[in-house]
Amino acid sequence: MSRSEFLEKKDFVQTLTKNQKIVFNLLQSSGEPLKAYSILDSLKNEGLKSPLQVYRALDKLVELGKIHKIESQNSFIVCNNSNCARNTAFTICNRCGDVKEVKNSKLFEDLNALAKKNRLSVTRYNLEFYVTCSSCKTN
Amino acid sequence: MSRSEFLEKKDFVQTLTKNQKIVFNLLQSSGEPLKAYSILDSLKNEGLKSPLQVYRALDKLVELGKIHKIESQNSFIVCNNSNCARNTAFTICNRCGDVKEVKNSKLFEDLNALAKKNRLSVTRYNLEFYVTCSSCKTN
DNA sequence: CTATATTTGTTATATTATTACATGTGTAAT
DNA sequence: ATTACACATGTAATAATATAACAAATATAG
Repeated sequence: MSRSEFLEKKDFVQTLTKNQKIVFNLLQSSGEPLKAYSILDSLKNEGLKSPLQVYRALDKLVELGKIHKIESQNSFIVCNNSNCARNTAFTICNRCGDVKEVKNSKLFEDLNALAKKNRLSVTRYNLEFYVTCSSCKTN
Repeated sequence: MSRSEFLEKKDFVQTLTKNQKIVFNLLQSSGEPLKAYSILDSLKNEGLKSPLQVYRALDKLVELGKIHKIESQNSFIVCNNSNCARNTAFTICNRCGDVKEVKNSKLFEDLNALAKKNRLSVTRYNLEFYVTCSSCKTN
């Protein structure tokens, strides 16, 4: 069984490679969206020297569903939603840029229903709500 | 009354500026998403010489809701949905890249309801469905 | 052990977008 | 008409984001 075959099995525990782990750990400890070149800067000490090393790790982590890309910000954030299947919904604050992953599973059910109702052969979707976050609303 | 005051009135007919018109016309006649630098290339003859001229026009057209940005593609497409209020929903084909704006107004109602139910102070949202388009499905 | 798949390293380059500053143009109020 | 202001345009330089191409190292299957 090749590694790629192995990875396609449902019940594996993903073994991240060295660079993937380094990048994932940073994103996880940060908890907020980070940009590729800021990740690169932060990881100069860990041996990451070129953008490509970061982008490769990011690509794979996205593919595995362990992180998500915030498309409108070109930033990346750890998945906070164990069973999202790479379907994503975020709130993004217009004022402070704060990003939160929406976890409400009913929302996902509803979105799946919407897709079905519209007869879309959907493999994945991404929903970005631009909001004024509660913290910015009170200030 | 200043131009900006004028533009804020509800019942105006927006007068696009020269560059805005040129860019909008290209997008409209194309009907599909175009990228900024491809727009620039196409419009060298019309006198557009620098990226900034294109980006400025694109920014304003987005602001006016006359075009939308496909965030995951860095491309721009004319709005095909008279009353979207800058809320957008697209299908994007994984295989051929074809983009269509979803017009189903029930979907928008549902999304607004979802936002409300989740108590989100939403100013705008963008939904991207990654699909296999019907044409690619049959081939 | 060896063939193959995968990951990593490195340089260069492509693509996307903005900053900064100068100039032009339309409109309103004087 | 003249001035003042807002807005639009022009231009050069540069920043920010992302990928191509190729070589070397490492892990895994048979």
